[in-house]
Amino acid sequence: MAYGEALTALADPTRRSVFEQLIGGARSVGEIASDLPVSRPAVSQHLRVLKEAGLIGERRVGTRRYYSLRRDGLVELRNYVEGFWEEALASFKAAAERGDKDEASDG
Amino acid sequence: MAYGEALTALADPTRRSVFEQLIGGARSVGEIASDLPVSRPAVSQHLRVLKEAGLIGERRVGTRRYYSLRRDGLVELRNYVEGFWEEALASFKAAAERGDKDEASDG
DNA sequence: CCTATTGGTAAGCAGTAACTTACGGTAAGT
DNA sequence: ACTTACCGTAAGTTACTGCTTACCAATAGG
Repeated sequence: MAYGEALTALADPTRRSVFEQLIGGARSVGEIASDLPVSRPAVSQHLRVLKEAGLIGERRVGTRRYYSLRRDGLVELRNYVEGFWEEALASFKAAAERGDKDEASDG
Repeated sequence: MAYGEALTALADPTRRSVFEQLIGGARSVGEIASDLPVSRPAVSQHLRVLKEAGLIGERRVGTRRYYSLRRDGLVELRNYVEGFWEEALASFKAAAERGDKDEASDG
C-alpha cells in the first residue's frame, strides 16, 4: 500500500529531480539544492516527503545530512509496476485470443 | 519524458483506482464510476488525465466508451522504473564495495 | 564562548487540482 | 420525432501543494 505514497512523491517534477540526483549515490542537502532552481528549505520539504514515502534515508555526519535511496522503497515501487504489468499482459493476451478489439493496446 | 505525466496521473488515489480497474480489461465509464465514491463527471476527468498521459485508450461503441490500458504507456512507465532500479543497484553495489556507510539502503 | 556552517520548521501566499452541479451532444429505442 | 441512456465539457468552489522568507537548533572550529 505504500506505493501510493511513492507515486505521489515522484509525481512532482522538482521532487523527482531530487530523487534522481540520489540515484548515483548519497548527497547532502546543500549539494542537492545547488543543482535545483528552488530554495534549500524547499528541498528539505521535498526530502521529507520522499523520506515519509520510504524512498530515501538519512545519515548525519557533523552538521550535514546525507540522503540516499532506500532499497526497500524502490523494491516496493518496482513490485507494484511489475505487478500490474504482468496482469495487464495477461489481459492483453486473453483479449487477443478472444479476438477482442476492446483493448486499445495498439492505439 | 512522458513518464512524468504517467507518474502524475497515478499519484491521485481515485485516479489510480480508475487505472487499476482497467488492468483486468476494458470498461465503460459508467461501470468504472459505479465502483467509485465520486461522480461520473469526476471519472471522466480522471480518464482524460490518464489518456493524456498515454496510459489508456478509448474505443466507442454506441453511446458507450470503453477505456482500456495502452501497452505503450505501461512500457514507458516500466522502463523508467527499471532504469533507475538498475542504476540504483549499481550504486548500492559500488558503495558497498567501497565500504561506504553513506547509503541508507539498509535503513 | 562566539561565530560560521548546515539544515529543519513555521507561517503565509499563490497556484493548482479534485470535486460538485448544470448543461450539451450523440446514439439507440419506441 | 420524442425519449432515454451514456458521456464529455464548463463553471465554480474548496482544499491542498509547492514555494518563499524568517526563524531556530545543532555541530565544528577559532
